[in-house]
Amino acid sequence: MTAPERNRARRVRPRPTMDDVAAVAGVSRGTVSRVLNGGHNVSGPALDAVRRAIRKTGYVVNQHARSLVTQRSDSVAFILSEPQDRLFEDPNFNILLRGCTQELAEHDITLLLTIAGTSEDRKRVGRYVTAGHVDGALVISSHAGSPLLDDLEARGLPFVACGRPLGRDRNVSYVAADDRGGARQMVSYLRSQGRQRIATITGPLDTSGGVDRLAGYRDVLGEVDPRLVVTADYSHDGGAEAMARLLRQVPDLDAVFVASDLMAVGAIAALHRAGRRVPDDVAVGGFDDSKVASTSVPRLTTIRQPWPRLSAEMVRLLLNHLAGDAHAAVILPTELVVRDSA
Amino acid sequence: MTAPERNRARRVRPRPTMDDVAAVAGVSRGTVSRVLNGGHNVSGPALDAVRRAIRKTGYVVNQHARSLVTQRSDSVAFILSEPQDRLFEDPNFNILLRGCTQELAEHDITLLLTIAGTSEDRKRVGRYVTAGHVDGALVISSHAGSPLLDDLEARGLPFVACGRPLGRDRNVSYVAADDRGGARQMVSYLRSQGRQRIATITGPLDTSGGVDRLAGYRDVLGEVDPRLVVTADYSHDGGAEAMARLLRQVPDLDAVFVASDLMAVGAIAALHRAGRRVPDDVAVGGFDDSKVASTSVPRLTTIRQPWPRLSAEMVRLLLNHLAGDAHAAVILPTELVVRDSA
DNA sequence: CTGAAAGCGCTTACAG
DNA sequence: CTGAAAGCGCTTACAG
Repeated sequence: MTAPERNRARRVRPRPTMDDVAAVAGVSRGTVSRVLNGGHNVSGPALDAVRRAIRKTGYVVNQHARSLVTQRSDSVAFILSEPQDRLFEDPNFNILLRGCTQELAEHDITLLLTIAGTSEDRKRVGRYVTAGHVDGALVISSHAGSPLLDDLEARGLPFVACGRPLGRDRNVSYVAADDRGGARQMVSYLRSQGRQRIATITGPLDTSGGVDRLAGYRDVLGEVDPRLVVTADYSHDGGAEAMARLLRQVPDLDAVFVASDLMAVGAIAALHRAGRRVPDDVAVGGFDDSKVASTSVPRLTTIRQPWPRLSAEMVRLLLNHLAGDAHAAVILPTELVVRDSA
Repeated sequence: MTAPERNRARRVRPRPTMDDVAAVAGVSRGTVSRVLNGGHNVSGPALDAVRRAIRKTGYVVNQHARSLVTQRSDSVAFILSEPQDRLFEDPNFNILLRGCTQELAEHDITLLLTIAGTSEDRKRVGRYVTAGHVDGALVISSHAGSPLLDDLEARGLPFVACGRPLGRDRNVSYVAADDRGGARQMVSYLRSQGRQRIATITGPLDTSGGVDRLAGYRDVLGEVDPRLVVTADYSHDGGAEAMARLLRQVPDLDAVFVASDLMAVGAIAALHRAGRRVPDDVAVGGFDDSKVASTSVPRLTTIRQPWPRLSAEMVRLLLNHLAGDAHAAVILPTELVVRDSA
């Protein structure tokens, strides 16, 4: 099927090209191109004529042709290398995504969201991003040992990770909140409130949020009774189950530092079911300051992650990367937000 | 900055081209291309040599160059023309997105998720999809009068909408569940259970889910006391507020048909706060059969939307469209799922 | 300020 | 089965 035939088949009117615009404007193709790319070195009358011709013909640049010569696509992939459910359960991704989109739009760069939950997805996405579709990538992948990062590195595609990529933080650009410092803030606060027996529900230990927040907990409390430490999966139900286990293992606990707000809400539900009052009997401290933190009952005392700054820094780092800069890491400070749960 | 300079700046090793592969394999560029595109009309030895050369050089096709000649991009946009929050609150999008991705992957087509919540976003996305980046679009936009659909139509970009596009269902392809029939099923069921005073919480009346489900309610009950009908915004809190209003307006209601599960859960919360038992005092029927329907307390009696079939049909319609077929609409049947809330 | 021309990396009739 | 060649729609030195 030839291109004209296909156009007919699809009932697509043939798109005007730069030559069409040039003909209408009575100038050469080069002049049209110059107008399109900033209008430098173009006389006033020529500029007007070309602009009019563009409007008249309804011309839109063919991005493929442009990219072929510029070797750029002016778009960036936002790769979510997590099971898809996670995306929809976690409001933090939402904020991050929105921030990155806006930040990039200001540089006229389009953000493409690609979801790579399964390993098959990851292969497909790996092929896609290295086929020249995008200039770089923002990668959200908290789990260690993701082969996707290897792929991107092997292909030489510039990218920035969100969160410290475990085991490769020396040769990969990333932006992260100060997980360890934030955990220290929270646990110190709990202790300053007179809590004696402080447990913790950690995130998965193959994520930086899991290990770093646990490290902060230990910075304050030292080596604790191992029954005080339980690991969960960042989900609401996971937090509830972990809390139930803690109550069995350490019935006399009077505080718990939970490594995410979503898990903290689950933990509170489990405490209620067990007849414990929050914060009277057990103080609960979360992490993230996500939306649920202020709508839950009681409202969560938590550690605020600097979401707007995180996305802004990710984009800044990526743009620098595209311009040739070397790897860099940015750690942003967190903030203690005291509400009702502790 | 020239391409080689840029490569140096970005520390990107120059990508091998088809000519590199051809040289290594000792064949012409045309033969390499034939291997890449199915391997027809290529001798066994040539096939082997080319495949080896591809592996050795690490060649990946330059999609821009290919698209320039084929006039196809082999990718499709999934446009979410809703406020972004909605996406993350509504698990149905999740299922739809996953279904479409998988369905398209089987045809070697990449799905790009683009979010167009604000009108500025919509302009940007409109430009993007009509610049040749994608061959077509799947559009999720429940609200009437979205200028995005106009844009796509004006540009002649093939697309399929999810849900009946109000006011333009004659000239736009779409796939929808039988909203009206489903609502009839639920309301008939409530009545068959002996309920006398059945209220409804509708979705926004500029969405097909809003008007069609209300129409189904009226099909069964006829013209009702207007105080029995309240409109909300598909959100949890919106459902709770609407329920509170219904209780004020019609204290003696004994059932309510809610146009989405998320709102139904909010309505149940409001009923609890008002001291009404579900379903003893008030029966609650939802719509969607989304995830919350089976985890809420009590579990929701609801209308199941055929999510997997919805995505499959959307993709099928779009592929047909790309092949030149005319507009088409597909309405899929729903199913009553009886649980505990009614 | 402007145009003619080369070239980006592919696919695809065409001739053999 | 294979190669040489045209052409997809742009950008960008280059010469004027």
